[in-house]
Amino acid sequence: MSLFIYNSLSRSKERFEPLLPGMVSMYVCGPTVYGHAHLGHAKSYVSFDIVVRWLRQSGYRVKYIQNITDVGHLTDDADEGEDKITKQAHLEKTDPMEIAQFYTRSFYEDMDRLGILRPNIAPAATAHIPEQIALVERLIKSGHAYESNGNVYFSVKSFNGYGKLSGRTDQDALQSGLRVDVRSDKKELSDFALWKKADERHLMKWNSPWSIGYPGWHLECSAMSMKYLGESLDIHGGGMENKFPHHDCEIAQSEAATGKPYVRYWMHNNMVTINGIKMGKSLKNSVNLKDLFLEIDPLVIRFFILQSHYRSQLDYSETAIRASQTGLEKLRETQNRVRVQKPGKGGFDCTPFAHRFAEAMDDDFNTPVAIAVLFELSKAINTALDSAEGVAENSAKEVLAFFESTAMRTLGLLNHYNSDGYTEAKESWQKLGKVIHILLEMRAEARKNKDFALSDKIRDQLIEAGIEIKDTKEGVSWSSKESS
RNA sequence: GGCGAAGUGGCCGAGUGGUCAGGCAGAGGUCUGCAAAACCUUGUACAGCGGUUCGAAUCCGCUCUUCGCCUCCA
Repeated sequence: MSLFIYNSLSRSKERFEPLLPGMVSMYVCGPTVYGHAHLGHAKSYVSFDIVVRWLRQSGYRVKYIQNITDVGHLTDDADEGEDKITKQAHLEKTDPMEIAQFYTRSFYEDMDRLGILRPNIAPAATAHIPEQIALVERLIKSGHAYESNGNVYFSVKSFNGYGKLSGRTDQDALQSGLRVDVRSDKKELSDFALWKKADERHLMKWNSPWSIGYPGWHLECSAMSMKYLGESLDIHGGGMENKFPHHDCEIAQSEAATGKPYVRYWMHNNMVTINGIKMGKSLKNSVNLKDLFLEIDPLVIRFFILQSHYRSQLDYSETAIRASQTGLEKLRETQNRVRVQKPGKGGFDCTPFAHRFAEAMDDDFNTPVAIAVLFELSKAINTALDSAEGVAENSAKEVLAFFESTAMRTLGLLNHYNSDGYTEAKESWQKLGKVIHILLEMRAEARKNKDFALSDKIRDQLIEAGIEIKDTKEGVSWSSKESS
């Protein structure tokens, strides 16, 4: 069995083979930190978290880079427009660095709650200005870029194949009907900025050979990905809306500089929509994660996202999220039930399920199908537990191991402790378990005496405390309800 | 206008030629002191019209509709 990844560049599924055996270099476009993260960020970073997790589960050593864009990109690519981070700094009456730091922390808070593993390196654009300048110099030297009035532009005509990712290869057609703005310093309209001269009011600016200014908005990803991963990377991911111009520009400037293929597998996740319309900050329809977490368990959101494919649009609605909540509940119940089961005699074979799970993940990370396999296993093991023979201890352990490797390690569901926090959490969990056990024994006693008033009171008050109990064939099971 | 996706049962959402996706919701049943859970049973789905084929949700053509990108965006 081998992994197939849909490569946006070739528009087809390709067998995945990293450049170096056993090692995967991976770069994903990170957020611009000028506001709290929304559901769209969640979809993107959950999607690539799955990629990283599955590659690691498959035995690869993955070096995962995700940048933080903390230099304000302009609101457009022309010579005018505002720097978004500076704009936010004005709004909040502080300076850009504080904005960037504040929203970076906010971003990781939210991503942590979604069970997203932190990248190995999270380089900030402002910390890599020298690398960006060096790349620009390299491009000027090789004739792919030109300086003009303190600005530096990439000459699109100098690079054969510009637009090959998005399919926008005919630059003359793109420009037809447009006239080169006489005030622009560009030679061609489709040329894009590598370095911009800053005006007086600009707060974030650096020295360079051309002017006191700031880097163009495509430059950081090329500079930082190549610094940490080399001139050819295995996987580059990002949102679909970044295919053009961002990723096409990245390809052009990187390949023009190195003469080597920049990225071997391009991956793009699709958008979150609300009522069929793309969610976006500028559209004012974005669902803030911090607000959503007040109502919904973050792992339910993760589950909701994974129930559709990363290349499909995901339409957000209250009812859809609630359906996911109930569904995830069901898987949790099953796992719990297997945990507390009374050993029986029947066997249970996980291997067909494990095969199908791996098959789904190997098929371009088809998480909806992988989750369907979990539900099918859930049904099968429940049926086995309901049967007269029950399930033998060994088999139950296998099922739990299966859940651990699939639902927990690969999909990051059913538990949101990271590896550091896990042991500690486990200990307090065990303590809680002992306390609940005492209460459950008291309740069992009451039930034996047909004192249902008392037994129901214990059950009701436990629910109020966030502990739900169920009388199953195997005895009483309990589970912690998320504070949703 | 150019480039690119997509239209699946009440809702969400997989599926690329022939056997079942899966979840949620609904209906009936089993179990249970009650509750919850679980299990069983239950659905004439594939935008429309043509075509290819022994056979199409799946391939081809046309039509309609929706969405993304072409300014920043996960």
